[in-house]
Amino acid sequence: MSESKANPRDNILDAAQRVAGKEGAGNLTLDKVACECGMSKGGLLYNFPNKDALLAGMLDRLLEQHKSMMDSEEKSLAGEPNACLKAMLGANACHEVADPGVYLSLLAASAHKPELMAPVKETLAEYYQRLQNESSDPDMATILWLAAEGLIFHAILGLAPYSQSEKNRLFQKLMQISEEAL
Amino acid sequence: MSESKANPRDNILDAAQRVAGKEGAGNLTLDKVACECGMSKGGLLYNFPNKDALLAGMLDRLLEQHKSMMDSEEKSLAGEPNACLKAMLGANACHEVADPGVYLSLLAASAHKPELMAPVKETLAEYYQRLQNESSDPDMATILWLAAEGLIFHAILGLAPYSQSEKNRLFQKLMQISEEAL
DNA sequence: TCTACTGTACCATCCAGACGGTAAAGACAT
DNA sequence: ATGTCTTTACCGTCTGGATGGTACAGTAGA
Repeated sequence: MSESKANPRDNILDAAQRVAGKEGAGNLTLDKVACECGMSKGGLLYNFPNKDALLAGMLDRLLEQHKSMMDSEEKSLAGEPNACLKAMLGANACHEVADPGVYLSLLAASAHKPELMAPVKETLAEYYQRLQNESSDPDMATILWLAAEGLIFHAILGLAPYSQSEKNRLFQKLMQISEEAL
Repeated sequence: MSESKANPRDNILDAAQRVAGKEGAGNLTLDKVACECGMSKGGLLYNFPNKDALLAGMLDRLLEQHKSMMDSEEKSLAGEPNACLKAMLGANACHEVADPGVYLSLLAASAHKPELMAPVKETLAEYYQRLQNESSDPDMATILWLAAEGLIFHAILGLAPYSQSEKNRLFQKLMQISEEAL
């Protein structure tokens, strides 16, 4: 009972991500999610009482994963200058490489009910504030962070005109500048 | 007969943008658009034969406006170095300021049917290519462009943790760097 | 047996799109 | 100028299908 069967919540969340990727973020339906994770609709609704809860759950997990990734990045950067910026860039890069679909929840939630995005907005505000307070050159730090965000959003919307390897190079370049130019 | 009554297509497109803003990009329905522009559903479908056509029309107008804005920016920048990058930044900034809702069509189309985004993707690819060919430091130019894109996407999703004036300052900063650092 | 969960059947609502109708503005022939 | 025909632009209704959500009966393990 240790292999391949995580807790049902995560199974469902994974399935929802897959559906969002395949059908388009706005066409995520309960039926499709239930089908995708080999569960009945009733079972799905037992775990998430309604669609809003499912979307909120997706966002919540995304935020949590992102946060823990940032924390570990930051720990390994110890007291380096601009550790905060570097950790944020690193978290964005890693997360995106691990599974490009994780960020689809942003699109799905925002399409369905923009209010659900409130926690995301809060988190972003925290990050931004830290960037302002802990960077030697806040404006430049903001710009580098925004560039990383741009990379992510291009990926979410399937608009990226550059290859995966070019994207990785750009992420590295961002890291590099955040050491050199600040 | 000269005032306030533009052609019906543009009226509808404007109404669709408003609806996307109010109800969320994924909740744009033909009924709501028809109601918003004071027209019946039948009338709407006379102008746009189906929903896909409406979304495509929104994207098309966005792309056209953006292109013409870039052209005029570029003309006024004559042969300056990195004119391409500066024009792109300028077009993004101006367009966003003029009406933050214009870009909502990206979200709406992408939620409803990602395939509709193909023309957007093409346009982006052209821009990116030009940036590579016509910039003295392509990587840096790309990063500045991505930062501008990040600003836009934050705005679309209502996630921006900075004020309008801070955003304007950031746009100016981008312009400035594109003169100095390249 | 109790708890935790599954699966089915069903309902009310919403929505895209089809369709038939209509009013007004020409076009054309007489 | 008059009557007929056509086109343009739009309206309002209807329908089939999808969708979110509920109710409930069933089941496996503790």
